[in-house]
Amino acid sequence: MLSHASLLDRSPAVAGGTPGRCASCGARGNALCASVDEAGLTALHALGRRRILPSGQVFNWAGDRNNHCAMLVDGMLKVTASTSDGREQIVELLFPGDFVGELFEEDATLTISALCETDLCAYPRIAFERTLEQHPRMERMLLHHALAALGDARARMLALGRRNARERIAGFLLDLVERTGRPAPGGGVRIAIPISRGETADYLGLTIETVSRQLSRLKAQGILAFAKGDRDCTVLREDRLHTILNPV
Amino acid sequence: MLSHASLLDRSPAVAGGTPGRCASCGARGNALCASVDEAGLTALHALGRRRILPSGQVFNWAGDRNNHCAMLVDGMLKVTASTSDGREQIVELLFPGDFVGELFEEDATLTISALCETDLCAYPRIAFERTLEQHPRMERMLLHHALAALGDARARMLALGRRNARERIAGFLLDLVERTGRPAPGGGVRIAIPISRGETADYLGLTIETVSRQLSRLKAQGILAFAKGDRDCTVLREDRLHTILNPV
DNA sequence: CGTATGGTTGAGCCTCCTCAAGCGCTGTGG
DNA sequence: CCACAGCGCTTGAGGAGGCTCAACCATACG
Repeated sequence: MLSHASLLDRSPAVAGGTPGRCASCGARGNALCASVDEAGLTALHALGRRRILPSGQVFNWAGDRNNHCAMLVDGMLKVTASTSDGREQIVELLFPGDFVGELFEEDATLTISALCETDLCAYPRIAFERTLEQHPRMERMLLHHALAALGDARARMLALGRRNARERIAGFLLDLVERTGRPAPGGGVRIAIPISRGETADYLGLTIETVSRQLSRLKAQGILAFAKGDRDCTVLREDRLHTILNPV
Repeated sequence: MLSHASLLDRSPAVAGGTPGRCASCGARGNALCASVDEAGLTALHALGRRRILPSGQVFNWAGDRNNHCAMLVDGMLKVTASTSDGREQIVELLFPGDFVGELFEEDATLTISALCETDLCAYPRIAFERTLEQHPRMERMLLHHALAALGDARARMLALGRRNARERIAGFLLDLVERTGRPAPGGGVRIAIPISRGETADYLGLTIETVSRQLSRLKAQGILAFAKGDRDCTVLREDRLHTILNPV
């Protein structure tokens, strides 16, 4: 699953061509890097270090100095905000090709950690920002990324502020269908819930128990099918998920 | 309060100097425009139309074509997301100097409306985006703006997903103190809640009644003082608001 | 085999929502 | 000038949705 980059690939950039590590990078196609010209890619390559983060390990703690950012090559990260007494809210989920980190901030306000073994291309934050200044096309891509993330965050604010548990679960499942759904053999759509019940709860602003109960209820109603405790499931009635999410 | 710009200021840009309308613009100091060079400002000026939005009027409806964006010169806007059955969530409040609109989107997903008489400098969206491409410094400013908005949105997601009513109110009041607080004559900090109870509820993901009750409770506890139904109030015990927001 | 982890399910409770009534202010029309 | 409607806000009573606490099950792992 993970690509076979060494932990510290320092192969020198090849002048005039796509640098070796980048050429073989799994994220080359859909990442920020995709629309960067050769010069920009070479500059990035000189800065970047390939790094593998074991499952559960954190990339950066809220409150620590914000020294690094990265491109996510393979795996998954969660970005969490916390209250002082330890309540957690997953503020974003990161997938291959996504930008990782908080730019232009001295100290990190969010904790970023790996949901599974995760492969990323890490840069010193300051140097990355300087490179950005010299490559307007990269800056433009990042602007697009930031605006997309902002749109996402706003949709989630609506869910967290105004939707009940059932609607949040329906919306979450529909997001998964849209992002990773594949037709199931016997009809319906197969999806894999990429995170645990607890993480789903932290993502949707609910508790583990409520998430579990709502999923069970969807199963009892024949809308969703899954083996007990399983993250692989198939959506049998996508239409009914839509009517749950959009009532009246 | 509002500046006296005509509804349609089409005075031609002055080559080599700050265009007349911009020079006298109240937002010139802290807006996107502030860090744009002469050439960029001239380009923007050629595009912009000064426009006054009466209180309550909408700048753009969710679902409509997304033809315009703007710089907020004076007044206040709210940006709302809605469910299909009419529940509303205020997703952002906009103040003078803020950028208004959704870039790079064919159709608007959010409704933007005026909370009071509001003065803005509106641009055709596509033309604005093209101008952006030619002025990397503007693009950089917008990136900063977008990242700041994203940071805000994430803090609000934590509040909406994980904080109770009392904590949300405390956080809201502390935000106002930080943004607009002025020392009160008899001690404490004077603030003006800039929106109605109903809008506060839509902003915090609560109901009008809960907002009202929580404010009354803070008053009864001597933390906050205000006349019945009044939006002007003084925070008597800022420290206690902090301990409400950050328990344990 | 015992423990740990993740998930499900149940019982009871609490916070916040819903519904309703009432207050004070403003603006309007008779 | 007063009556009245409308709006924003407050306050109360009751109910429901989701949280808390707890028990239990299945699987993985040492």
